[in-house]
Amino acid sequence: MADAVWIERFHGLSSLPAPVKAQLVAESAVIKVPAGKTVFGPGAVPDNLLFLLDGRVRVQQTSESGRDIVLYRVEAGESCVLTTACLLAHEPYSAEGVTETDVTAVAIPRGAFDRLMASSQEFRDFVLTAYARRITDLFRVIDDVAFGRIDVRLAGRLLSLATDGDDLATTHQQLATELGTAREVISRVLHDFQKRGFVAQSRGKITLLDRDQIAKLAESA
Amino acid sequence: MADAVWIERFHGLSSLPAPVKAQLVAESAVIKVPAGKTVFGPGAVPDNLLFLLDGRVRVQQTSESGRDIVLYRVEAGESCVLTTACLLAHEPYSAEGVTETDVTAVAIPRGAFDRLMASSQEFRDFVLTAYARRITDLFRVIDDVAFGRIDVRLAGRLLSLATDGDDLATTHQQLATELGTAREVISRVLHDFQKRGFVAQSRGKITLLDRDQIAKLAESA
DNA sequence: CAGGTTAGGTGACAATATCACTGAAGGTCA
DNA sequence: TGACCTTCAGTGATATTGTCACCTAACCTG
Repeated sequence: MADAVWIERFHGLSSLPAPVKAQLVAESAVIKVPAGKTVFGPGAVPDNLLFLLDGRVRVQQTSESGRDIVLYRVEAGESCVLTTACLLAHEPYSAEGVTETDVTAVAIPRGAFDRLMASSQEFRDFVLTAYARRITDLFRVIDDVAFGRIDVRLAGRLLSLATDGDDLATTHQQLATELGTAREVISRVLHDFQKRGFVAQSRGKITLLDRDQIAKLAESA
Repeated sequence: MADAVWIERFHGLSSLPAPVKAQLVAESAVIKVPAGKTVFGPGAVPDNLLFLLDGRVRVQQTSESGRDIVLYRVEAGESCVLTTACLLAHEPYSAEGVTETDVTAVAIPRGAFDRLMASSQEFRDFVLTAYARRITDLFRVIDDVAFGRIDVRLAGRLLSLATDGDDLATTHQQLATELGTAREVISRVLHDFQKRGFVAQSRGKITLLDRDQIAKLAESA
């Protein structure tokens, strides 16, 4: 049944011509992936375009020195276009995608993707818009990493990670990966946040105590 | 006459079906821009896809604090796809493109772009490949900024900027913009390079004295 | 050549990263 | 239960990079 309705989830796709819709649904497979799996990366190359129906995928990069940085997240209703472009172009690709939750996705094979690009203005717009969003994400990352203060960035990230409730199950190392910095730096900044009453900490858990103050700090870009 | 031959310049495009080629050439305009002009940016929004026939465009981003960083360069034979995607998607777009040399380009209007995307597998591949290249460029920038040492990055940039000859007409401030750092930092690193015999400096000019040593430093990623 | 403008140098200090540890919290299993 | 192990977090010392303030030198213009 997901087959029958998933198109409605995606902006633009619902206006596809009926025969195109039918063909697309016929050629696509709905797949499920548990949380914590690497869905693509150096070595694990999909040749499908993935559309997320449910869940979230974190895309991150590992440097030669072994340190990580989170590039962006793909949410339900979005697609993994960047990776796909790199794969189609046979460019060496150093990023990897990891499911953060259980994920349900539609996999569109290369051939169906091509036919859709050829036949549907709406599909082309959808794909290009998806590209644009990712690219602006990347521009933002570059700006933050090059010019942002680490305490400001951490404040912002804590807020965006704690969407349901004020508790956050994460380690200092994971937060360091979020921002592309070192664990010790996160430890020190969080210690400071704690002293200022912004957060409480216990092993593997951070509780936001004063979202207003944290938001205020995050704004002082 | 450029109209007649420019398609041959672009990988993939020469294999377009003849009628598509003819239409594309008919709808496109060859434009010339002198060096040093801002061809797009916040406020100056083109709605054409640009293909560079000759010259080079530098794409850079300005942060809120007023500091700049170079994101990538578009060379002859390449296209400005990223910007186009952002523009098509009406995303706020903070980067700007500046011609570094006199530039000759083909401007493809939105309508012709759409028709080409619909009709030609080769054109789609061309566009997606261009995307992939830019994206890997951006990934590289993120990696460098987040984890790279400034002396290593500067060494690499000096080499890639000094393509014809060992002389480089640039200021410390311009090099700082290349790497997204501060002028003082460049001054100090270059002073160190000078002491080590890597380069000679005079006002507005840097001469590479020992490319081997510079390359060796640049490799120590 | 006087005066203005831009490029570059430098000291002091702040912020962030790295290194080398330390201890603390939680799990496992005899 | 307690010994052991693994992961997580804290911290001092030091290196690198960024910021601020101010200075001097080179070039331009009239």
